[in-house]
Amino acid sequence: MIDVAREAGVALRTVSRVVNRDSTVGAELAERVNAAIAALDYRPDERARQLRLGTTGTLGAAVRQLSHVNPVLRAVERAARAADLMVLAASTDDDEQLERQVVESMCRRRFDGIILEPIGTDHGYLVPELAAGLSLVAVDRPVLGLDVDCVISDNEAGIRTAYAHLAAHGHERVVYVGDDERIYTAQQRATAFRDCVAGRGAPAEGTAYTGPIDPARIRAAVQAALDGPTPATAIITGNATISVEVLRCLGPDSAKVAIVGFDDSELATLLRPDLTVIAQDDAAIGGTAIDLLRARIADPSRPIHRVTVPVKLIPRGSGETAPS
Amino acid sequence: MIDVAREAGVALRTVSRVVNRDSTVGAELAERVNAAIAALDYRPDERARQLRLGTTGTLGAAVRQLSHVNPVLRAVERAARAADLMVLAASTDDDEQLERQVVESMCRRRFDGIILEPIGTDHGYLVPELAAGLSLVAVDRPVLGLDVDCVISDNEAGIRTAYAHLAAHGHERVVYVGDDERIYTAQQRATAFRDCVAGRGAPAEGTAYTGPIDPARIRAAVQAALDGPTPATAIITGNATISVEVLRCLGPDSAKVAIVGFDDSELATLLRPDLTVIAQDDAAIGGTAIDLLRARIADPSRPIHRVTVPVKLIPRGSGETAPS
DNA sequence: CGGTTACGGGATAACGTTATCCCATCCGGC
DNA sequence: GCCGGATGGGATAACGTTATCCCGTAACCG
Repeated sequence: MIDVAREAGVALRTVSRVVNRDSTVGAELAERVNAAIAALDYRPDERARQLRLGTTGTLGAAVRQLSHVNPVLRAVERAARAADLMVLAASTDDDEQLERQVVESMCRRRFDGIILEPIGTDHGYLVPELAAGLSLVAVDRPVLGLDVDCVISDNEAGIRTAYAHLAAHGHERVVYVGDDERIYTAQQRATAFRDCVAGRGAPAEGTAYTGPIDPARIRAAVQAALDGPTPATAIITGNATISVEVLRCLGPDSAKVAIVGFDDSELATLLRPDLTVIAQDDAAIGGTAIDLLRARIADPSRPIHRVTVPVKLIPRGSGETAPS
Repeated sequence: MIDVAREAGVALRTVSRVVNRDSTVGAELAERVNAAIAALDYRPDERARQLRLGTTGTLGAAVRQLSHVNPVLRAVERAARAADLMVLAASTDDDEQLERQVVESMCRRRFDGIILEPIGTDHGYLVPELAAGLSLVAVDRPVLGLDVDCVISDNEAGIRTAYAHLAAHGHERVVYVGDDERIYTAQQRATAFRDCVAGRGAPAEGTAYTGPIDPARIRAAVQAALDGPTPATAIITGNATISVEVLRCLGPDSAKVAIVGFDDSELATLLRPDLTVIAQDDAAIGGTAIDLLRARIADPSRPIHRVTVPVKLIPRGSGETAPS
């Protein structure tokens, strides 16, 4: 920077003014400085700038898997871009320890705020960070035990809607195939499903098949549901991956059972019949996540907001067949 | 840090020693310092550290879409983690200008290196960055016109293998449905396909349908290929998205035409028959990308390496049917 | 002609680290 | 009694920015 100032024959101060587009600098002088910058291949060091300024203009996104389809992350990026913030993302890989490493690393880098898809149940490591002024918004799941802004889908309403939809089409015996209930959303959805069944006066036990996403387990669950004395006529799945696995093991029989899948996905319209889904409002989730985060950065002492985003049933055929 | 030193009753220098796990510090003293760190909620500022050290321990990944399935990015993260490097990723959203913004932003942050999936043809903005010492590795496509390390799949061999595979199963009239040829990989694959057709002595024109990923265009291409006087009996697709679109518009007819898709994907085994694909070796691509990047960081003056990674045909049924 | 505004220079202090160059112990061993 | 290797203190200079405080010069306005 000193070299640039010398090259342009101006003061160091003026170079800084030009780089920061200060209005109190004349056009021709700015041009001279820019020429010097180009001539010397000067490129400002953001680290020093951030150190001096205190702020980074950067949001961190710690998500389960960067390289998987994640419409919420996409919406987050879009919203952040509109607010002229850079978002840098890293994967937590569904690993609690890795999540901690990633988040702490972002904290040391003094990111202005972090968007987190929390995993696991113990987020004690966040306490000192939050006390030190970390702005954090949880997405998809809350941070259990901690008062943190969060935005999650209305999982319960989604399951209720799906169940009512199937009931309205005459299905009496519906089963739920879902993810491991140690995962918050999976637990929410499974519980909501059991409540639906119990609400109709039917015994809830044995109707919700939950556990890890393992093809063999899911195949066993589907077979158990369909091969009993009173076989199920409809299935609600717990998320997009489960939907795929269920459809995979149903194969050509998939037309014989009604299916409503949680989470919309590209392949929902690839099948025959197309998959009826409970779709989350990804754009709303991502957008409000950024809104909440910016608001918290602006006013760290504001009250905690927990936003629930409605979901929507999209009928495409697989959920509108009558029981066979 | 000064406060921590005072609290622990040690010198500033010693706090730095403890934070950096310097071996010349006693165990009980380190414990005292750590207690002070905990008591005061001290957390080191990575920006200052990086400023002083010069290095960031961070790799940037500028990819087309963070939130889409990207096995290469996944492999990159894995390999970087093994090397104790943090990788922070951002989307370029298939937008040349956005790519530039993202990359320049990472440069200003002095990331140790950048992994880039380049878009477009004009990467002149990289020249001064490279001159200033940027370590860069291009993935999936080369940076045209610039001498930059890169690692790409053997697109040509992939297409040749697919074509030979179909020919071996008796297919004489094969068409290619691919992406916009302004995209490097799309151009490579389309050209390789035309060469295959010409190599058999058949007229190449009209056998390669390329253009943007637009359902209407793809539908038109498929219909044109199948409805002519000498209808095609086999289709090679240009990438995973195209495969989905082609299968979508073939619908139940998909069993009547042989298909080999470029890129493996989860849904390849969801269909009947399962999709035969040309699979890229994502782990190898990601791994060598990190290797190349680390080597370049270590020795910026080393010669440029351009690595081609072999692809593999995975027969699953859709590509092994005889012409009808 | 005095006063205000616009534009820019100059010097220096931060921001929070680490590194360097010493010095001061203490302790065991020859 | 002296040497040498651990272990730690103290002071200070960086790293590359921006901000502050003040001083110039012009030009412009009434």
